[in-house]
Amino acid sequence: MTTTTPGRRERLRAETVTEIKHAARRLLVAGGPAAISLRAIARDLGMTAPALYRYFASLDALILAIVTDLFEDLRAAVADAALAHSDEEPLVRVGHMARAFRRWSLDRPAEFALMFGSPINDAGARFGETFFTVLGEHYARHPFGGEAPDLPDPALRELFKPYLDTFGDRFPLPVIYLFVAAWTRLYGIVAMEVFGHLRWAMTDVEPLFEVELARTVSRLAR
Amino acid sequence: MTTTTPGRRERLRAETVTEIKHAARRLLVAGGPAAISLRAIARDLGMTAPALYRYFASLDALILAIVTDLFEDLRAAVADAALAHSDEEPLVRVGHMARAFRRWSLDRPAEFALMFGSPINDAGARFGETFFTVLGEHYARHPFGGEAPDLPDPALRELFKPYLDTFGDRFPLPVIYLFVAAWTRLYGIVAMEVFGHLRWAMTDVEPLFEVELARTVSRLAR
DNA sequence: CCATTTTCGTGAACGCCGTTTACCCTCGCA
DNA sequence: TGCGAGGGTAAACGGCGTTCACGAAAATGG
Repeated sequence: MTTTTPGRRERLRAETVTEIKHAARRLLVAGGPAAISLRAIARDLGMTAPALYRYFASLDALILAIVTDLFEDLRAAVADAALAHSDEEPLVRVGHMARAFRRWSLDRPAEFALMFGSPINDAGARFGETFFTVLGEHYARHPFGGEAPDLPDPALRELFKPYLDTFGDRFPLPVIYLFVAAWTRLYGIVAMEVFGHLRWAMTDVEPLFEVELARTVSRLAR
Repeated sequence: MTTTTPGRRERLRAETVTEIKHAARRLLVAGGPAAISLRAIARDLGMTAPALYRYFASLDALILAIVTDLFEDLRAAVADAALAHSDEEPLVRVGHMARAFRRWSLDRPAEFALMFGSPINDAGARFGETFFTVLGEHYARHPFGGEAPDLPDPALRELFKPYLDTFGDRFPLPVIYLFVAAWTRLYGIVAMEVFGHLRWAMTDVEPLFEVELARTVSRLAR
């Protein structure tokens, strides 16, 4: 006497989809991005590989879905860090968000490699949104008084056209510039640490990270 | 009447090795890191796949060899940039080297992804050596007078143990710190540009790169 | 100069992989 | 109650890395 709620079929389908994704993430963690295979997932779920095509159009489509989920995970982790310090100054909160980004990435090197190690995703924008929200609070309290980089305003407007088209001009252009610059620094140090590209030089990247973070955040405060 | 010079066999063998590598690089450029396959290489060379095992122990060994070659290519490109401006101030030359790194990487996105997009190589050290040489000239003329980051000297010495073990203490520890920090910034902005992770924000990364480079180099000058 | 050993290649095979196709069973619904 | 759609299977194709047995050809040395 199964309850014939409208959408029971859809519920089972959604459960199978998440099971597939979970199996894929297990494979990802265990063996890196290249270890994700439809046949291995099917084995995990007690199915055959062609059955997965009822849920995803191809392996690439599945991986794209996983990358999207991972960006949402990361965004949530960073947003949680902001929420956990909601009584602090906005720029202090940004620091905690950056640390959350680093921690999340170090704990998930395989996922990080899948997300950032190759040219796929456009989900980076949605991720930046999280930082923009907190930065907005700072500039609402302390209007931007710094100086622009050595670029005239029209050139900057042309330069940031993709950003302006998506987010509008919520911030002064120099602020966007500073944010992107800060984001590249944060990415650089975290990616090099996650990929082990600094092990030839240092044992622990955290002190470097903290000093650079402090410098970068203070630059945002101008 | 083939000249039986000692090492004729070795010469043919070396030629085959470079042919294999060249075919692999063609596949890499055409289809990315995942497109490198022994069977495709063998087809290109008019051989069968098992024959390649006379030259490389496995596909991974071949890829490792290619990565090593690529780092040497990159190192040479950067060293050339330094040589082409040998009459300039050392820190100006470092700027040209950084631009050469960016240009080389943007022109070879597939190679860049293979080298830096996943945790393999230890060749980064040899690559950093190139920068150290030019930096050494600067600090020979202008002894370091800046301030250390907020870390006591013993802690820094412990932190940079891997570097010290390989390169010795040619530079004051704060200089090493500044170099690694500069390297993470350079890597961050170039990697994000190569991987397209900034396209959601800006059309052209070069202005950002130039401003950040100027700031980073001036920091090295303290 | 001939015999021997080393080197370099092939072809077949194994077990992976993504993907397509034809088919079948079993729900959910009219 | 009948039926159509959804969700599964088995078989097959081509591609992959890798191993193995085997043969030809070239270098070696007595």
